[in-house]
Amino acid sequence: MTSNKMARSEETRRRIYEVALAAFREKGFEETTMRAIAAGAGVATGAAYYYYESKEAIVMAFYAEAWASMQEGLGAAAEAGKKTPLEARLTRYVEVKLEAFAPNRGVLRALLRNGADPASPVSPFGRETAPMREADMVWLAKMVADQGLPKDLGPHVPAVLWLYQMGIVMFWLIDESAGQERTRELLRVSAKAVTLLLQLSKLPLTRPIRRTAVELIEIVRGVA
Amino acid sequence: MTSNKMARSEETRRRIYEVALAAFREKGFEETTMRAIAAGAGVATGAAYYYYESKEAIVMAFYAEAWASMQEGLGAAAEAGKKTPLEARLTRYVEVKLEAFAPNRGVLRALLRNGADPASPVSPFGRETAPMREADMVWLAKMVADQGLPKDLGPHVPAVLWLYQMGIVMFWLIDESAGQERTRELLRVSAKAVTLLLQLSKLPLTRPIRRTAVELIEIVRGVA
DNA sequence: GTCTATATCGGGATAGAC
DNA sequence: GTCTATCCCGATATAGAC
Repeated sequence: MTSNKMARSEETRRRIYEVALAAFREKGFEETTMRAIAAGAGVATGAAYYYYESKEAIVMAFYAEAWASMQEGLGAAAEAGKKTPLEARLTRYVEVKLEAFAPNRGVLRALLRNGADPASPVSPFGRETAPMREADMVWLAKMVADQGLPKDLGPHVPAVLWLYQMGIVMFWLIDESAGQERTRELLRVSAKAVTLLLQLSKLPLTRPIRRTAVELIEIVRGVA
Repeated sequence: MTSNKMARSEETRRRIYEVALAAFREKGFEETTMRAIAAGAGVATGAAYYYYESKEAIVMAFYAEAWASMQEGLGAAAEAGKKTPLEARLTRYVEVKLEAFAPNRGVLRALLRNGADPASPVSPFGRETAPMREADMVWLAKMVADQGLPKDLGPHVPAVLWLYQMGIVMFWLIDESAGQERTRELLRVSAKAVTLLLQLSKLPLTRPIRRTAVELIEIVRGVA
């Protein structure tokens, strides 16, 4: 009985979710009303709010689901054989993310509105998304584990790479070029630049500038 | 008479403006209602809309005022005598901004929420704020005009510096350290790093990496 | 030109009955 | 767990006072 009830409840939740995503895709986030979502799912407005405390929470649910679905791909990218260069692994990592998000790119744009405010629960920098962020960084740490990075910079690299990939994703969200062609270009060039900088950071010659970079990173991370 | 009327009209406009800013500071932008603003200013809701066609318009008025108040200081910082090192000029430029914003840091924090979305009128990256952004870049262009920067990088430097100073301002907004001490630290170290990188970019040795940097900049700027 | 008062609309969100 | 009824908000519109 309990499982029956739960199953029916989950089914209602799912129906609301599917209707909402379809509507977001078709008419956009702003233009889709909770009334229309509820009506489309065959429930009252209040019922929709029973399952999702806000319209943005539905988008957040999609974000979490997409994130879960991409873990396998992220792991494969991060832990690709040692013969795969870091640049290729990093590029693949970001591609996996974009591919998982792609069907609902327009939907995710709704999250941009609160994207910069760490106080917002739905911000990629916010409290609610912390577990996903940390899991991301575990993959990224594995990705660079074999790179022999300097002791001072090494511990910060996963966080820096996380910020890097988040930057690419945000760029992709606002990228209006056909098929987001510019984002591919940006990913190609920037992945090369990032891996080059990481290699350069290992040279004794670059130690002074590396120390400045580490200092900057530590100031910035101290706030977050 | 006309001046009398205008004076009274301006006084009402001003009262609405002040009440709105105080409310934004205290309760945030979203949570402040036009009804409350009007009531606080002792006018009917319609009167508030008579002076400001939307809640965002009040924010735009605030931007315009803050922007105007800092122009003199920005110009002085940017065009300081040639004996003033670039690092000092850049630092001073950002300090002028922070000092001008300081009394309304709370207001800007309330707006940070919408800051990341270029589609939002109140976003520093949006269409509505373009004139101010471009004026900023004119100052920054003057600041580096005498630096003999490479031909390929030079034209992009004002935009890069604009993004840099915007980053510092945003960091300052979310900086909870006492007196925003961390921001001062960040400004000190980052201004040194930025100017160092600009000097390095003039060395023939750095040409290959500079070309990659220019390529990245051009991809990113192409979207905006 | 500067407002007041009031009505209206659509949309997000909530309270409380069932 | 679900629905009905309701609230509040931003925004617009209107009629008219001063």
